[in-house]
Amino acid sequence: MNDCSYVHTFTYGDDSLAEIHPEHAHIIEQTKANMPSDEILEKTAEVFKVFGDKTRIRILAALSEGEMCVCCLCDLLEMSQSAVSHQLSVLKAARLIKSRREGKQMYYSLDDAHIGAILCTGISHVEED
Amino acid sequence: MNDCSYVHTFTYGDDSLAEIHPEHAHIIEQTKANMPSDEILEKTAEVFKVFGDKTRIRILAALSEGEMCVCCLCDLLEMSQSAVSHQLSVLKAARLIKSRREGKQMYYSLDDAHIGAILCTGISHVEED
DNA sequence: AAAATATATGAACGATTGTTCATATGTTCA
DNA sequence: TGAACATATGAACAATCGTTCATATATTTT
Repeated sequence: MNDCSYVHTFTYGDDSLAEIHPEHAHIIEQTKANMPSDEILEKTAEVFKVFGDKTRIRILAALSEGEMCVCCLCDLLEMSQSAVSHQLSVLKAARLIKSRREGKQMYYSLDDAHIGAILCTGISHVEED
Repeated sequence: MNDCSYVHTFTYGDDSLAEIHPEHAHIIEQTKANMPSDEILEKTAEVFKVFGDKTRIRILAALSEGEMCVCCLCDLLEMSQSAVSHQLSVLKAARLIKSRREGKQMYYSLDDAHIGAILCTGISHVEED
């Protein structure tokens, strides 16, 4: 068991507890107050989950060069049309990409400037080793 | 089947193919040339995969306010010590956080400025709705 | 209208993941 | 040294995920 979790009960009358980590309670309360809501954090995790797959990252990296149709992506990634299309629908549902139709073809592109920025920072983090 | 993937064979003698999407081949080749290597993209996906979990995002959000010990995180997140510790080890293995020991306690903090930036941009993307 | 083309989608299956439970390791204090 | 405390870790199990295969939908062409 871990008594540290009871520090925030503010038992200042009891020296044996109060003296150990009197500042932890403040840190916990303050951090809790400054953090985004659980709902926001959950949605953020869902967004990153979509970034967290090699196929989808490759698609995003390709689209960051400009819009592209499904068949080009299949060719570029050397993957089946079905696999690519499934991942495109995941990316679209998460609003990381958007689409437009031109005749028989669908053209996909990054939804938003944030997407390129997140991708770019992630790549920079990996490259700096 | 999807003939679009054969456009880049440059069959300019065959009008029926060459006229459909003569520019696709260039787009594919140029995109391929500009994209980061598959190895970089795979590593990038692995990094985002680590961001893609609610518990880990909550830990990162907490640590972006400053370093914190394991017991404080357990209290803050209202989760078991084991669950938190397991996720801390995942975050550490991916070098998203670093640790230092002070007596019996381990203090964790964000590893790098990129981590806070990625988290922050992700949250911004979610909040702008 | 029928055939061809481009893309989307449901079912299924193996692979990966996050938690819990039990226990091990490392540090301090008496 | 032994007890208490703080954290780490292995095994296991349910749940989630990404691909393949088969098929459906939408658009254009003949």
